[in-house]
Amino acid sequence: MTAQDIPQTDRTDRNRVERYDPTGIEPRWQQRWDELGLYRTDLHDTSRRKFYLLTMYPYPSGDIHIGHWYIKTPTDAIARFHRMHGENVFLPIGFDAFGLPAENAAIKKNINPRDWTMGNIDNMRRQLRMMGATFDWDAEVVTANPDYYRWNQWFFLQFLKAGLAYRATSAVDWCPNDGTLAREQVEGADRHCWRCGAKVEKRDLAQWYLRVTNYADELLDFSGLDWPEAIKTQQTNWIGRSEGGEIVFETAPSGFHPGGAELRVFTTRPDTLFGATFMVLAPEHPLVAELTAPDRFKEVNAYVAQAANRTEIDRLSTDREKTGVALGTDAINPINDERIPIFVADYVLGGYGTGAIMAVPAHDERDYAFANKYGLPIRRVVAGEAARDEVGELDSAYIAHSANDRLVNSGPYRGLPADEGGKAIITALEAIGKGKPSVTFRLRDWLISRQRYWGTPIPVIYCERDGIVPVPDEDLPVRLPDTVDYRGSGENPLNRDEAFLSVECPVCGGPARRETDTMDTFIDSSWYWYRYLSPEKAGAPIDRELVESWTPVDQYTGGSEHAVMHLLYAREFTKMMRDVGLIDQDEPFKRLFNQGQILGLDGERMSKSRGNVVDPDDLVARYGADTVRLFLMFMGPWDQGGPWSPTGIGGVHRFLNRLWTIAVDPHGREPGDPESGTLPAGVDEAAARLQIRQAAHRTLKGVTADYEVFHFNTMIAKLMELANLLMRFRGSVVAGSAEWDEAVRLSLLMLAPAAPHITEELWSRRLAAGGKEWSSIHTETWPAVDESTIVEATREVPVQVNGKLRDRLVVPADIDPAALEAAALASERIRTVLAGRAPLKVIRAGGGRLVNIVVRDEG
RNA sequence: GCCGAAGUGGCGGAAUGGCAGACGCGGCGGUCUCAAACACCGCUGAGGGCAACCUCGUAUGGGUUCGAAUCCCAUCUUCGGCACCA
Repeated sequence: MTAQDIPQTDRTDRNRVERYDPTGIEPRWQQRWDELGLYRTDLHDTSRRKFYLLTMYPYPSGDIHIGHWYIKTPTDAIARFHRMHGENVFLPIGFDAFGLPAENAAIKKNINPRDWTMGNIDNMRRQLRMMGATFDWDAEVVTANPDYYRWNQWFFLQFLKAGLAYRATSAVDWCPNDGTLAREQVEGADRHCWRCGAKVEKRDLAQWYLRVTNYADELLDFSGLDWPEAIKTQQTNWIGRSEGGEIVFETAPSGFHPGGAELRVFTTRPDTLFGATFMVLAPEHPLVAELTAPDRFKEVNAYVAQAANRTEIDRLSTDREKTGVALGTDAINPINDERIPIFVADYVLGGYGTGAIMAVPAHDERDYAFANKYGLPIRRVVAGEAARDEVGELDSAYIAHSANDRLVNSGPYRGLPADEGGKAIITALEAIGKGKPSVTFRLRDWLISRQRYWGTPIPVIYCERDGIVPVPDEDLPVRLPDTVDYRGSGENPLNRDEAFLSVECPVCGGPARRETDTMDTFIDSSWYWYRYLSPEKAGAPIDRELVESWTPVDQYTGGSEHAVMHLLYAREFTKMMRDVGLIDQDEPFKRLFNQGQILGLDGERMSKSRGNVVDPDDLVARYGADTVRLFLMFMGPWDQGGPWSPTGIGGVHRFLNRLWTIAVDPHGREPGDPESGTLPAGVDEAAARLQIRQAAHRTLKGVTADYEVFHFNTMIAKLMELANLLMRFRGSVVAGSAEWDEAVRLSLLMLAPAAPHITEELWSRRLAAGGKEWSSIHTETWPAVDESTIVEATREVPVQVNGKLRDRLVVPADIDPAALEAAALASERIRTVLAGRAPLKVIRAGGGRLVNIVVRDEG
């Protein structure tokens, strides 16, 4: 058929056909899905394979912004894809409803934090529904509700009983807004609060901790977890396991002290023990006062006091000058009985290792700097091959460690390889009770007390007679009082709420006071995915049977900013729940995916204060939710994120328009295209039909693979290619053929997870046109690839000479190697390039996918 | 400083040992329209040539290979994490 054959009257008036109007379609289908309860998961259905898909629940700050869409809509596509594979998918949603912003708003606007939070949640529910996402709202969890937070309290009491929760007084990190902070929640060299950015101070306070360091070794084991390497590395570094030895030094007797006090040090380099020329205690070390000579008391006290205040002032830089003060007491090196002076210096940290070090200035940069400043001896004790015999005692340089170093200046250990020598030294010390192999971690116990109102009250009572008394289980929950009196200050209003504070001691019945600190809100997010499975369970935190059948979570999606906070706490909490007998699993999330972050137009993190937040409502109003969803998936790889730029959204919208046109108006002509309605030159009807069928199935194969690995951008690109091909054939003899129809059907099914509304609309029209009863496209089964159609009769083979592309041959698909080689050498173009040179070698790569002819290069 | 990720057209990106730049944006040209919008069609890495084509080209320098954006070594840059951890 040619252009002349088509009567001009057939030319379509574009306005005759109904156009794609997402604003009309989308709310209608959302309502329909809701009414049908399409996404309510029957948790007790064991006939199908379960798939627990979890996405990080949002903090109800008030608005869903484009960043939320970037996490949630591809997650929804994953859920729909799995449903189409017959799995019983559970995709719950909830709100991380406790936290400081609610209190700030309350103080500023004089509204109750609960009212503020619940109002925001209402708005966010509405916005989340606009995505057309398949959340199971029946399972919703709101952590600020007493039926949730009472279980935080109950867990705490279980942990207390098991010795996993404890109270201790020490110097803690304290944020003027958030109250005390866990170690992970202090960020940067300037030590600011993770949430509000305020500078963190040190305070001596009695606080509640969870003993997560019990799990340090276990947390390093990621076997069986499909997590991004970057997160595993970050957690591993955070946990910071160091292997070495503990060595006991004793103090030498002096005029004011009998000596014999034990000073334990941790070192990763026991091989350098002979190079220890002094010793350093942290300012917080308990023996500082005892070991200070009377004539040095004043100076040492001043230094310790100044160190305590220093934290917020100038701990800014790692290259800050080292300072310290001598105590006036010596320690005795257990390996050679040498006397070395003891210093106090703030470059040694109280909370790490034993809070004391042996200083080896020749082999440690910090010790070297300190020794240099105070004129202390420097003795080199390990050396490489060349330097070994020339090493003097007082070599003044710091020498980095290298693999084949050997010990020098080390008495009987001289000549041993460093690693071996270190082990030998520890063994020798162990024999005399002065040392042992030892492992130290950087990880600290989790400080969970916060001096805030809007959180879970810690269920403890302080009685003058009975001390710390846990609230009895039957008195849970300890409710937050609803009326809050801030008096314009940021101070915890619970501190002056007599009705809350004053309580009878559960033991003696006498007057007692309640704990007014509340829990870190990261407690809330440490078990919410278990609660999703048991939302109505009143008598227990979790439905154990459902938890065992549905968890661990199959796939977790969310940002990587919580690498060493939420994602680490969740693992720790799971292990604690296991150890008090609540669950029977070691890890919460089998597979983790971190999507990238969408930045503002200015390349900065989106935030209200920067004024660079992109509001999806406007985009949805203009293009529809499907376009916004697709555009976010099409922008680039999901794990990459990047600055927001709306310039490409029109292209995605045009694609949906084309799909609409192909589906509702296959026979229409494009008046703007003179070739419209004709087949391309050299393509007959049979070839066109075959081409369509092959393209559809090849696309299906690629799209299926892309969904499986979350490559949504290339998935959409492939569907665009297919749509472009169909568009080329629109109005021609093959439009509306069986092959065309199959290609449209497959396109809709393939796109259904990503763009659920337009595909549902077009699907329902197909069913109606075929006189069939309506059923949702989202209950369809994912189509199967017909491999036989993908096999082509001929294929194109690139031919290279010396690795440079010189020709492309079209050959029968099943051509044998010899014939392919002959065909390549026979090519006119190749013969010209060869110019008579004989091939040295002919390489047929990838089963004949490519031919490379190797010849001697001329010149 | 240490740890991790990444550098490809004007832009977002594709290709992870075999045809670099799929798909999309932007740009240029065109069709449709009274016109505009919408839509559709074609071209679009750089340089050379009337052309068929040729040369160069994936941060930089080297290497491995018949063949490298892809693997190895070194360097530079950007982004993320850590912050004196003995």
